[in-house]
Amino acid sequence: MSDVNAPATIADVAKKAGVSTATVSRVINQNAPVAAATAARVWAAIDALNYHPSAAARGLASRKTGVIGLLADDISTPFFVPILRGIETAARAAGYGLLINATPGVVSDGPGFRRVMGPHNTDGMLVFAASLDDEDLADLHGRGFPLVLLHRAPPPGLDIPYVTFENKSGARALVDHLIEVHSYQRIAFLRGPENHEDSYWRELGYRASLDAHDIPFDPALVATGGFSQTQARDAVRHWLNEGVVMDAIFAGDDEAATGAIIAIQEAGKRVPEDIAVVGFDDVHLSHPWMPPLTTVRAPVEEAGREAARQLIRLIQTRKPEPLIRLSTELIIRRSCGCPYEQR
Amino acid sequence: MSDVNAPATIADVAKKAGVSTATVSRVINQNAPVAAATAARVWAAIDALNYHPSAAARGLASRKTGVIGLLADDISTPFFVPILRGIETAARAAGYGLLINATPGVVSDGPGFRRVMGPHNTDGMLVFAASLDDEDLADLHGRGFPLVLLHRAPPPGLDIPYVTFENKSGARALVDHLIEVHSYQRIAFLRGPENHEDSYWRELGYRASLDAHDIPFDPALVATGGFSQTQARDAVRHWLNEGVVMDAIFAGDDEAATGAIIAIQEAGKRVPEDIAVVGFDDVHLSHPWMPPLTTVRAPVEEAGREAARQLIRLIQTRKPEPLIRLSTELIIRRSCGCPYEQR
DNA sequence: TTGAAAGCGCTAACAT
DNA sequence: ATGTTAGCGCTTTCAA
Repeated sequence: MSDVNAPATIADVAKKAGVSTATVSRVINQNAPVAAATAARVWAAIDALNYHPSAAARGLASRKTGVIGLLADDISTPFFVPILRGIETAARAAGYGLLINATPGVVSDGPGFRRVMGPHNTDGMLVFAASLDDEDLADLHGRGFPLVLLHRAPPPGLDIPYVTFENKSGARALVDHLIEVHSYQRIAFLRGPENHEDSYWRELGYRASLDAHDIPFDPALVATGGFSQTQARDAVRHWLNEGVVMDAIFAGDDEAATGAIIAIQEAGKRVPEDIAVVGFDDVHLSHPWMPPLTTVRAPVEEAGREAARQLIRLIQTRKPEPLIRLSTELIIRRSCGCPYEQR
Repeated sequence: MSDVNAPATIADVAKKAGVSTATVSRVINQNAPVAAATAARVWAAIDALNYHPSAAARGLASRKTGVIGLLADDISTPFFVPILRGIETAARAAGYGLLINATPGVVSDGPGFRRVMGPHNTDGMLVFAASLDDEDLADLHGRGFPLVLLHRAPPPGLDIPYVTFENKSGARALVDHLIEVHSYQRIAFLRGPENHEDSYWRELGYRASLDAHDIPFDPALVATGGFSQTQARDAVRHWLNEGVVMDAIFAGDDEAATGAIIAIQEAGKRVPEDIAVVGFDDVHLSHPWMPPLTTVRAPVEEAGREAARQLIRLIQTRKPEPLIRLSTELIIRRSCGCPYEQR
């Protein structure tokens, strides 16, 4: 008698049910016809032995891991959390495991040969923003490894599917509101990080709105906020010190909006009475010292869900949608100057 | 010539380096003496072929997955996010992958035999709060599967290691402050979920403080807030409707505190002027309509880190620490009635 | 210090 | 509808 404590194997189940291991495999995977009576005996044996197939053995034999990977740089930002939840939900619904890694880059550790995540332990990967550089991306994609990008466009020439928001129309609606409802004329813009997909399209929306209302574009009213509270704060401080005059600031995202508000308040001015501030994403940033933020709601959780679904479809069918663009919605609160009832 | 696109295997590396696969394995795992010159040739071959060992094959042969699992019920609460970050950091630092699953329960899916996570695909699991019932916990632990509990004590009789906070002394300090600094006498308490470890000890701290100050314990001033905004809101509404008089509410946790504040404000009263409210955890909940919250800081990220470390130690040595209790710190802001400067 | 070879537990041809 | 069997790519004795 062998090790009593070792977990049951498929051979144990086969023996107990009086069938071959192949039949047990068929029952489990439901990928070939099995007589109902046989299947019932197999299930009974599985139950009796409390059998759970070894993921390693399955993976080795089938060349599939049943796991998708998620690469991100910071897993705990207000923006990322709902995405993660969306991804987890979709992965679980499809029966996939989710392996997460917050290292920037599919990084070598030690001797430089062991990727923390990649084709050797996942069936495909979700890559968030800049967590993987173009070279690695190209390498992996070139080998036919399924990849879906989130919050980032693929490098030129690579047709890697990605999920994004309707940034341009969202920004356009937001700036339209500032101009049409509040009659602001001097509207500043804090752009996001360089080469950032979202950032690029939001700026286009901003400029389109200006154009449509015959307000000339003024380069002095554009600076880099980097989707970062501190960077945005510094940029606005600088404007204020320089005596730049403005009615409103479109901060690029909600994080940057909080930074802008801090700088304005430091200068002894009020939001929105002296300068209005609006954000983008609606990630529910709020602080006692800031007015409820007018922003654009991006369906962040849905983005995570869609990305995971796309990846799984890509893994299973090798036929991705080229691009998923999720719609956005204007959320009017008080920081633009509108009245707003709390809660 | 075989499939050119298939990833390199250990045999390819062995051939290229002119050694046996056993030697390559030794080089990779550094678990047996290998001549320096041989090792160098092997590394060169690994590099040249861009070789990455198959996780499945390794797992099958070594009976180790190199992965730890995390079971939680909701991954996106303000309380959970820092924990997740701590876990991820520690896992990565130790070279382990992190598989996450937010299903309540190591749940059967479909035919009832396939655990989403367990001994078949992880080396051990972190179990958060009530994400796994006592029976499954006992079963897994009984089979010798490494488990560490977070934010929950083990069922009676099972010596499963767990990580927790100094809840009692934290609550004691908080209530002491309410009594000694603000001279409140009628201090209500919203306890957490039934049978919840943290909840139990926080109540003990509350009662200890009352005792120490010769304030009689009044059962009418205790209700269940369930660590939930809505539950706490309803409980406080009920008190207020009944005309229960109180100086302050210790809400059990920060979520419940926000619910308490909502109910108080709805009743046309002010926090802290009419009724003070304090929380626990310091998860940075804040809203424009609530004063900065006086609370107790629990080192949440550290808890995640420690739990993951413990689990890995348990996996590797089979010798866990029985219990990790992390210290807490009183955070005075404005909701208790103290003056507080913002930002 | 190195090599040969026997598994690890499963899947997937191929038979029947 | 079911069984036989050859791998999948590693690790790990056991020999040399």
